Amino acid sequence: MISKDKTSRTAAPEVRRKQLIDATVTCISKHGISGTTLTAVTKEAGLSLGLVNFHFKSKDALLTATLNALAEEHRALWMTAMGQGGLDAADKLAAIVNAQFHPRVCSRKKLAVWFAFFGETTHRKSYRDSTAHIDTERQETSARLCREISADVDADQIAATLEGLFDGFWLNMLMYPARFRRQDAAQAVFAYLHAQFPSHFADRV
Amino acid sequence: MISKDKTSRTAAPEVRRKQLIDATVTCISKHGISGTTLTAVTKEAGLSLGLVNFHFKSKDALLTATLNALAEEHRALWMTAMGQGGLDAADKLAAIVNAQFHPRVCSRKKLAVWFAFFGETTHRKSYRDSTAHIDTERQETSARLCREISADVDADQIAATLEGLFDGFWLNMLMYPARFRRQDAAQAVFAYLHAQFPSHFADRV
Amino acid sequence: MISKDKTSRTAAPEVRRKQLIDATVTCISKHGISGTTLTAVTKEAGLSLGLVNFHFKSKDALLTATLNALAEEHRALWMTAMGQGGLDAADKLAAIVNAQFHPRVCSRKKLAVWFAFFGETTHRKSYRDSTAHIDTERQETSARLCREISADVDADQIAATLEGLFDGFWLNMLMYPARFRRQDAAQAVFAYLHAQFPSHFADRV
Amino acid sequence: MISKDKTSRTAAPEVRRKQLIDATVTCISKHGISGTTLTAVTKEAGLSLGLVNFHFKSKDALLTATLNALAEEHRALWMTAMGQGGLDAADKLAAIVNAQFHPRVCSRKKLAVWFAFFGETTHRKSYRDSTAHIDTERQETSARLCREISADVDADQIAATLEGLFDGFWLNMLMYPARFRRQDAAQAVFAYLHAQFPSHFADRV
DNA sequence: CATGAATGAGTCTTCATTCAT
DNA sequence: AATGAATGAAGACTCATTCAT
Repeated sequence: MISKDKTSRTAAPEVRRKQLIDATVTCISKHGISGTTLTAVTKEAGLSLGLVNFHFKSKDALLTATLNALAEEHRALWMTAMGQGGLDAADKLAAIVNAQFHPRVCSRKKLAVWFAFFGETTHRKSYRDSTAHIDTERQETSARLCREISADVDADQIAATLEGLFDGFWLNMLMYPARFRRQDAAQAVFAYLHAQFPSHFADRV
Repeated sequence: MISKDKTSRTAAPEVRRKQLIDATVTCISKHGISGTTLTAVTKEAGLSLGLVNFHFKSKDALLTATLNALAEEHRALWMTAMGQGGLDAADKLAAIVNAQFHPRVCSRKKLAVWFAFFGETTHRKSYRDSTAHIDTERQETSARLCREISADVDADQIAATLEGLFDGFWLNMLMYPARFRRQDAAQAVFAYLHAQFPSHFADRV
Repeated sequence: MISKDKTSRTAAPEVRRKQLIDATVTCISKHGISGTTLTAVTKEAGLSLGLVNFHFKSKDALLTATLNALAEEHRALWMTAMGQGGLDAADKLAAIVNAQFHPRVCSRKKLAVWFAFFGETTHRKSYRDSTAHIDTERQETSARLCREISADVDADQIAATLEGLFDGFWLNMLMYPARFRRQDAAQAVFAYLHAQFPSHFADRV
Repeated sequence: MISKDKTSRTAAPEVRRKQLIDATVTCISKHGISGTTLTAVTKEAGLSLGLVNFHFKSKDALLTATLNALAEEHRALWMTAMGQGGLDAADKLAAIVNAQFHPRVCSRKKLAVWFAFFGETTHRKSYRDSTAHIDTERQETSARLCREISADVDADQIAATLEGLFDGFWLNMLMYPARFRRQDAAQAVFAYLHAQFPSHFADRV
């Protein structure tokens, strides 16, 4: 896409950084991480090649910033939804589930980028750092909510299982979109939760 | 005496192909797909650079062959386990679950390779072809077994959920091995199955 | 004023392209087409290796551009000479002959390059495209001029024979420079023309 | 019992050499010299790769042998035709001309190979050696025959012009077969000779 | 003699990074 | 801040040559 303020030759650093990160997301979703060249990113952003190394220290820094932006966007989504007033624990847990499958986070484009990064995670520890604490925070929050809902469950196992379902459905939605759709995935998660908490989540199944 | 062992200058094509595929698995697990250079693979295998393009048409062919080998190894594992005599439907479903978390398939090394390929799947349709029919076959088998166990369940949803759990636990085992261990993952899956089929899987939880 | 001379780090694209084409001509004349590596070309040009694929899409594009440059240089030579004012048909035909053996076009260096390309022409149709229409144009022009000089000749055969003489003398000048010199070749061609048009070309024999 | 036919695992060296040279001619005509790999040659010949370096010292030796075979075939053709009894000087000269455009020597396939070698001649002196003395011999023979036919001509210029016509028509026949055909080329050469020797070659024009 | 797997130097091409303008 | 030409290291791939069988 072409820069919206094409008239200004200079722009605020934050604006440029966001432009570049958005272009990076698009490029990764189309061509993968190794296929994402700085030339391609800057062309996508409608900017000049040299800008990348001006606003980011290196290509690696751009990729890390992109992953961080993605992770933060996701975190903000469920944190905000959970922070609404008047929600009980089950509602809050449901908010986390729904955020997981929210179109803004769970589009094919975004999923492609997520798994592109996951594929590099093993040998790029820095990528893991971007997601680890956010994942941990969400898992612990889920476990706490489970405990609030009912004291008679293995909250840790449920929270871990939720994490598994989130990522597993994401992957299957990415690879087999015809068989795995957002609605079905969310419904399957609520079916699981309803089985664990028979007096909750009935209306969401 | 002249032997045909690995010290011989020439070897059967199948032997060399396996050597190269094994080295590729090791390289991908260590450095990712883009970091897996032919130089690195051949060095890992103790062979010369030119040999790859002799036994495989291209680097891409090597990668595809590697993914196929991985997929076939996995398929053979659960097919064999399921094919044992005297198993009822629940036993067979359990065999699939256990195969999913079997050390040979579910080592950190193998998981790293799986997700390296998944990360490229979006823009390399050929990779998806290698796994799609195997995944479908497993999911349909699971659904059939669920129907055999009980007619009163949403077998398709359970099978889909199982697929989600398999992949999701795999990813979390890869990224957070301290929090997600093979035993726990299998147990969590059986807990899920026990909730769906209360008169089965009790002893596996 | 901004100087675009060779000492500047960056130069106008056309300047660089010409530099690279000139270096290519030199390399081909010295080492043939298959011996003309990009490393050799860029070293000859005093530029860095990567620059070729920046200014040309590929090595093949560089070679095609080189052939086109050669063909165009040749065409411009006889077109210009023929376009001088006050020339009759025989003078114009003589201009074509003289251009064919002009030092700028007919040096050993250039001839070596021409025949290097001719040697590849059979299996590289694109090379033929570069020369075909120029050759045709020259042959048809010659035929037309022959008809203007005299109506009593087989103008097409003469034009075809001229083409044969041009190329044949070129090849022999390249291979046996001691026996075939520019002056002798031109003179032999004029002797042929004088035999066909007895009342013309007498002073050039 | 050891037989010499193609089914035998071993064959006389001369047979193998000829097989390889023929295959080389075919490969060069199809793919040029740089595209003629030993793998391609041996596949074309239906032989194994290792044989080349057994029967020829190197690829270069194979190419030189191929050029020599071509040159010798050509030489034998006009020498034989010229050696027929009862021929006068003009007949002998005509025999040289006809040999030059004989289908066995002047096929598109052979022409492609000739010019492939000519293209490399500049920087591979060894190739020139293969043709130089044969070309010289033919040119001197032509000159001698011209002198026998008539004392009133510039025999050296005519012989040189003939050489030019031979090579020039060859090249144009290779590049523009539609415009330059064997019959027309031979006829044009005889037209030239008839112009030089008005009382000869009239019936060949 | 014959085979074809193995070797590794050489080539084209890509691309992150630099830097003069 | 911004530009984009220039650089050169690194990687995939080719292929003449070798050599164990």
